[in-house]
Amino acid sequence: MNESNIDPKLLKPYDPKETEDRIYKMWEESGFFNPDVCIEKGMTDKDAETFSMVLPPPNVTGTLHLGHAATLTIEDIMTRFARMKGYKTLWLPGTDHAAIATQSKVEKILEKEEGKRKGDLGREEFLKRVNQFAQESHDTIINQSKKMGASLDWSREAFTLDEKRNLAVRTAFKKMYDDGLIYRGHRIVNWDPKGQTVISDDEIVYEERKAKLYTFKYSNDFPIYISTTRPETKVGDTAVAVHPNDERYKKYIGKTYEIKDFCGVSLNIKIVADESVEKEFGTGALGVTPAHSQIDADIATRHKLDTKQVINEFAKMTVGDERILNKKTIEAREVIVNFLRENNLLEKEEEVTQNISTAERTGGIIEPLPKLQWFIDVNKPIKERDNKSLKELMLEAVRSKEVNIIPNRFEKVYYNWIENLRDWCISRQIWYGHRIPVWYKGEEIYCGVETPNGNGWEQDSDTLDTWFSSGLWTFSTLGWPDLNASDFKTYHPTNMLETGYDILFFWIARMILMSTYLLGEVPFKNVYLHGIVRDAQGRKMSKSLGNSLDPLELTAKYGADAVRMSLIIGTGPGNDSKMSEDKIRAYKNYANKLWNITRFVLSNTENIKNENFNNYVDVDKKLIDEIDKLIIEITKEMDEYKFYLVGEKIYQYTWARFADIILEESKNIFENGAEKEILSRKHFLLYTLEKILKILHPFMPFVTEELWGMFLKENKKLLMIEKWPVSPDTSQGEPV
RNA sequence: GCGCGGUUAGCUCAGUUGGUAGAGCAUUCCCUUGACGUGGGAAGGGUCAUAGGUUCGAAUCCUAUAUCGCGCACCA
Repeated sequence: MNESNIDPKLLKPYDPKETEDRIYKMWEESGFFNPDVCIEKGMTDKDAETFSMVLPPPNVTGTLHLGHAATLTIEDIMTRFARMKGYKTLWLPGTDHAAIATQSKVEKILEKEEGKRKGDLGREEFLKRVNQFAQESHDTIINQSKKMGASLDWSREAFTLDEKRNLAVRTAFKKMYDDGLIYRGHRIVNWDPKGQTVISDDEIVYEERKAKLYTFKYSNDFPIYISTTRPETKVGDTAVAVHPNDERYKKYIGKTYEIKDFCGVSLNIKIVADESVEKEFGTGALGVTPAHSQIDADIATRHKLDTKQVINEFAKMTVGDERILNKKTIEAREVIVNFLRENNLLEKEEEVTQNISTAERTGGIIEPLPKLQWFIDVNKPIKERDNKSLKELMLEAVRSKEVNIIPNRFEKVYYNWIENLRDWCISRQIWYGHRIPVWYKGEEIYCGVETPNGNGWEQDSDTLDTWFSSGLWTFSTLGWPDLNASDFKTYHPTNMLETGYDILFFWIARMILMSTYLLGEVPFKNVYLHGIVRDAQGRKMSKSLGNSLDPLELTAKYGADAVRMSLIIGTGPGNDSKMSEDKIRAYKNYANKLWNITRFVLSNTENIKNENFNNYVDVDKKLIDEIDKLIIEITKEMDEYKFYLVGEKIYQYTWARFADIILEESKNIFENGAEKEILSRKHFLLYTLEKILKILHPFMPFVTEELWGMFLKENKKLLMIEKWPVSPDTSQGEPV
């Protein structure tokens, strides 16, 4: 067989290592990741429909993991598909400063490598270090994203903490402040003693632990037993609450008891009746600690009780004598339990399991404390938005189907979250982040986009929750607050937001909040949620378990195309998936199979020009009909985001049908067939291989682009901007 | 407590509007001057968690149960 015109590379097995970086560079240099270039060079019609999507910005806390790789793959498939359909296609990259996560990471490194704390450096010097770390992480992340083949428009790259995004943040804050949606309030907040900052309700992670439930009374002449798992907080009690209908305690309601010595602290306990108390729980009586429990604070407000703070920001006691003063809460607990035992006040102790609140990023045990913080009011009616509250705006966006969530079972989860939503605490006592745009001078307070004029103004030292800036992401990246920015006008609302279901509340909900409030429109029309990538045993991948697979290692070993396929196939939206190297290996073999299929087809069709050919014999007509039908089916499934099905189907077709059956038959035809049959078959092979490469391109962009380059020498266009194939009898797209 | 998801071949999972089950890996046997051994051909292996129901027909729809996992709430 004469293979003289075949690219010599084809004679060896497919080598992703030699191929991928070269191909990516070619794509980048073509400029076609940027929709403006596609229009300029006539590849995309300037009036074409748009497809826009932002990449969920990875945290600049280190390196990418397989979850990121899955995100990049799914979104790249969407993007490449849209681009091939001729849409004005923008996939916009960026990174997230991830305030607490990044700061605590740098703090750890500083401690480990230099034995220093951030206070030793001071705010300015510490921030320098964080920025340096963030820059390094950023570079790693960008490099990794390119290795995955992501066709992101790097010319539009953004950072959640850069100048433009800071302007967006200040603008948004100022408007919310003026509308009375942002307020400063003294409330019980979630204090993280480890991270030394307040966190929002959503940043709490509950951990189930064994605890002791102690039943006791404050003193021998106190009439009621109460139960608690935290005896040390009881020095801050100012009341005991009972249910108003509880016959056992009715006679005590309204009375006040003075306890002179409760482990060195004097208490003044009023008995109050409150509907929120459950008669069946414990003794049916609840010791009220207004400073260290949200629920108790609510009861205290209803009954105008005193609030007495007894624990500080370091989780140490601030009252009592040497037995407990300045002791850690856990130590003080022992002391007080002993005190109860010694004074015969302890009736019983029982083992219970309880959920304890920990901080998502630092793991610190949350200490509820009363503090002055900034909040976003989610219930206040907004004039400009038909007197709807933020909660209502968020609900409406999804209820009305303006935002379509895939899979739609997450709508219920979303509604449930909103129903339980309380005001969002947005201030953080950390240094890395957007500084709150509020200044103080004596009693005066100023909130503005720009620094106030005049001397003596001091800016609030707190920074904003990282999700505040992330919430603006779909439009802060497109030029907002400049409403005339052409990107903003062209690409917002975005078409798709693809991310893991684990940040539905953190991010999706906050984007809907910000966008519906600030712009009066939804941030995106579709949300596609993917699951968590787990290891072969189904465990979450984590550094501590040492079971995380490094995407870079995997792509180096098997090729990015193989990694991409293995992340897509067998994974429906919203479902967790399991990853194993076996699976990746299978798709590495597939890339090579495709390589050899192309070699066979090209070496058998050397003098054939793939022009319009109409002399197909009946057998081949049927085969063409088959592949055309498959393409129609596949296109429909692509439009429905069923990539896992398409990937599997095209895999099955190329291997089990095209290679195993059709190519084998072709050998016979080429040897024994009539000239007409041979000619027909040769054209069919070219016709079909071309379609296969196109359909497979969003999934396996590298190997398909490489083969495309060898496929038709006279064809100078890159596969990435070829038109998606549709069968000749449909009206859309380019007839073949 | 409220809600959601899973349960299909040894393992990991597909199965689109209901039409008597599929893939990858693993296992067994055969094939080597073949486009490809990163391959080809063949085989074994499933009462689709259980019990009812709807239907001519159910892995698929409905009800209940079991079991595993997840989210939210509670957590004195």
